[in-house]
Amino acid sequence: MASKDRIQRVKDDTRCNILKASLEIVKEEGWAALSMRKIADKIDYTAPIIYEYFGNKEAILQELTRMGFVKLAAEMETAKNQFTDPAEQLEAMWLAYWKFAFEEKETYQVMYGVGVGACVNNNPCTDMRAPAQMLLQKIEDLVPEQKRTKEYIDRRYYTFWSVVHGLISINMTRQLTSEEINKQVLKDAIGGIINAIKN
Amino acid sequence: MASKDRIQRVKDDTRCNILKASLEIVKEEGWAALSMRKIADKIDYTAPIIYEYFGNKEAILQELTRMGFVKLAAEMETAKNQFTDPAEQLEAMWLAYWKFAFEEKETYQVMYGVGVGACVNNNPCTDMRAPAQMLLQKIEDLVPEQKRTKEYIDRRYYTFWSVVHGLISINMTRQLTSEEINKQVLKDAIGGIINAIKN
DNA sequence: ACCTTTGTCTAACGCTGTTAGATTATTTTA
DNA sequence: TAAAATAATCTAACAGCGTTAGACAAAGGT
Repeated sequence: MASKDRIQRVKDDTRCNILKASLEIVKEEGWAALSMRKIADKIDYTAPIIYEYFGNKEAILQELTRMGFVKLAAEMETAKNQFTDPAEQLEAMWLAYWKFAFEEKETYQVMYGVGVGACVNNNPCTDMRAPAQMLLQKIEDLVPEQKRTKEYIDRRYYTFWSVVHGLISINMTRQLTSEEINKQVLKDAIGGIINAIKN
Repeated sequence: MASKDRIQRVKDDTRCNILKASLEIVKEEGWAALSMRKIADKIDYTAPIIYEYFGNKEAILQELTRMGFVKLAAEMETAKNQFTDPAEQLEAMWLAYWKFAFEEKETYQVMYGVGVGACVNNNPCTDMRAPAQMLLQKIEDLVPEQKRTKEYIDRRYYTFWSVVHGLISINMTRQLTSEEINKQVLKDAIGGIINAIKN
């Protein structure tokens, strides 16, 4: 029966609609306002239906998180591919990370638990590791051979990540800070660390 | 009537007990588990009593946040006073900041909204600015006179803050990262930035 | 002793996530 | 096509949440 396929397609569709509706609500009213009943309203169902597609509310957040990491990895990939010089590639990847954080603000928030009481990354699947993996790889390309140990690369990665994520989360929770200072700090930090790595 | 004083003292006492009970609950079960009824249970009252002391739940978080900033500032002050060299003082202050973040983990979380859906800093009172003020002052002492503009100092401050806060919040939301790498990244970053400032 | 003020509690409202059971619609079988 | 089985969806409810209104009791002042 081909109808099985059609039914499955409809099911996938509402599953997707649940995720889409959730993200819409969050973008309009913030994470605190997201509720099962509101999601159900938006897809013209009642709340219990959602449990046919997701075990609980946390599972929805988890899936949005996973999708966020996939999208982030993709955007970092295309940013990387616009350059050939490894240093330029690394910088482009971090700038893409920065851009993603503000263009997909709510997604970034749940991915890294900034200003939202969730951050369900206790079971970090492969998708969630992809961005880190890409950055670690490119850093490895940049460090001189004699220093190329796992610990050294890790240390460099965490330094990058800390300053970028720190700046992002400071911007998200406090509204101050001029756009000017942000870009300056970001460029300075990325440039500085890349220089430190190469030597 | 001296009884007025006694009554006021008792009132202050339960106000303090509410805050203390809240922090206990949060330290035992996390921010998500904090509820008005649970607080009331712990101080042997019913929930509505709390509203005699705090306008709402958010006001409790706000007060805990304020107290956190006061304590942080105090610990940074004593750390600073153990040195005379400005560079050493600045480093000591950041290390005190780091220490505070993990010794008072839950307080830090609500102060900066890491992994908790609150972060009520839309009305930043004087107490909340104290730590930043101290750091900005010490950075100003360190930058050469010809560069001593507000923007430059701000930029340096945000660079510091980003890397330290970023490393802290990464540690709080993900459990990975060895203690070793943390200390290394922290020391590297602080030392590096201080050097950059002095020249 | 009365009246007023203050402290405290009970009961309720509307919201939340989640589950069980009934109900309707669809598909399969006879 | 009629009956039986399965799937889809809903209603109602539970326990918990923040918060408020109103009742009740204790204390104070007169």
